[in-house]
Amino acid sequence: MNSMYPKAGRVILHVDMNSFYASVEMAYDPTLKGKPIAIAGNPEERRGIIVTCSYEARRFGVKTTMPLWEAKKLCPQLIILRPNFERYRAASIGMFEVLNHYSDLVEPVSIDEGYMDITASDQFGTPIEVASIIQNRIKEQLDLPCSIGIAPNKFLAKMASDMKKPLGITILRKRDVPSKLWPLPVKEMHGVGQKTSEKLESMRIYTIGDLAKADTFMIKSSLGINGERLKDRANGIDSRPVDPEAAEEFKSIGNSTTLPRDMSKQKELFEVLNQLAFKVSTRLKRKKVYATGISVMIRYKNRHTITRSKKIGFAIQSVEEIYNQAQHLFMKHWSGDAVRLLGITGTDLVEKGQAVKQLDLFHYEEDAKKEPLYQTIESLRKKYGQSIVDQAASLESIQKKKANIGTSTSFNKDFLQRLKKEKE
DNA sequence: TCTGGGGTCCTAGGACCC
DNA sequence: TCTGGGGTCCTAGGACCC
Repeated sequence: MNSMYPKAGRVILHVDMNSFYASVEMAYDPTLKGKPIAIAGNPEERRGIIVTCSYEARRFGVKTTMPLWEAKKLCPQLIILRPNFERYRAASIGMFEVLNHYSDLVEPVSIDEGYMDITASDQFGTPIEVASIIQNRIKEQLDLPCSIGIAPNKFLAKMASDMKKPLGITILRKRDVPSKLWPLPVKEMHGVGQKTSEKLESMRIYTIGDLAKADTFMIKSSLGINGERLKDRANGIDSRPVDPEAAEEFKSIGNSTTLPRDMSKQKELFEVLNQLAFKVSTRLKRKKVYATGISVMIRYKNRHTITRSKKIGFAIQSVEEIYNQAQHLFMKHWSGDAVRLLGITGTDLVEKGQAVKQLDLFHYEEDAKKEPLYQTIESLRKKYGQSIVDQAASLESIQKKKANIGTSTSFNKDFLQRLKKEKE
């Protein structure tokens, strides 16, 4: 590639594993190959659903999210397996190792799919050659099938990888958009679900092409900013970069469970909350993060679901802390009706270093409350509200200001103004 | 005896501040 | 004694995806 002539556009791959969990099970036990198999959560419980199934099972009409009993009715010989997440994680790591060999710009989207920017990977061949090498290596080394989309941006690459399954490679150039993309039903667009497609259909927009040509004002007034984005995508426009760090930080960590039976006894529900708190706490610890917010989900017998959340103001991680916060929220909002599902999510996660600062800042230990800094912050909070405390939310900055001013409790308005200015 | 569990992002309204 | 507009934070919930 002559550097005098920069490339006109990017080359993006979307690599999508085909019926991933089922394929991993088949790679693990080849006697399953060619048979209708399905992975189901809690197969022995009546509320199990199909998580993934093999192409052989799909021929019987078995589909993802279908209740287990329905799948069995459609396909009595269906082989049902429990999920083995360690296997799937191992296979996923193997797959991303292959991808990382061909570009530094690999963005994992989920356990079984990722984007790659291979604009600068031409030493490995043309884009289609690179895709083909990757597909073959994943097949040979891991015995797993994948489909790959090649396009100038993420959206088109994603749509392309969906077009040929299993083991497909599809190129979707900008100039192919009218012939290959526009005829598809608008519901097939990534980002358009049930509700959005209903709204679009009420505006007589049925295909991706209809959306591409629709009136921007009409779309925007009905769907907001998301509508504009969707219209752009329908026209093949998407400038999002491939960001290798995008998936690295979790924004929340939660666990939920559909109870084996509906429950309305407080004691039993507390027991479930405690188990959930344990799971969330374990995962927070494993990721070395703390939650500064907590959210509780309650689904009642009639499936009506509420989530209630709050900011805590300090960072928590232990089972006891999570449980206490969750139990408090639960009791504040539980109607007393029979409960079908309970969930706890830790939100607004912070890293260990940050968390320590927060602990210091908000004085998690009781005796620290006597310290001048704490009293300073409390008086700020009382006088000026939480937001001013947030704006000064770094121990160093507060201490620096303290040193400058020389006294701990007499923050005045000028100081607050300066704090705000520096923040900007 | 219908419909799981893990997430992300966006919106909208109220509180509060300037 | 009447009134605005911008901005942020917080909470609840909706929509979507795998």
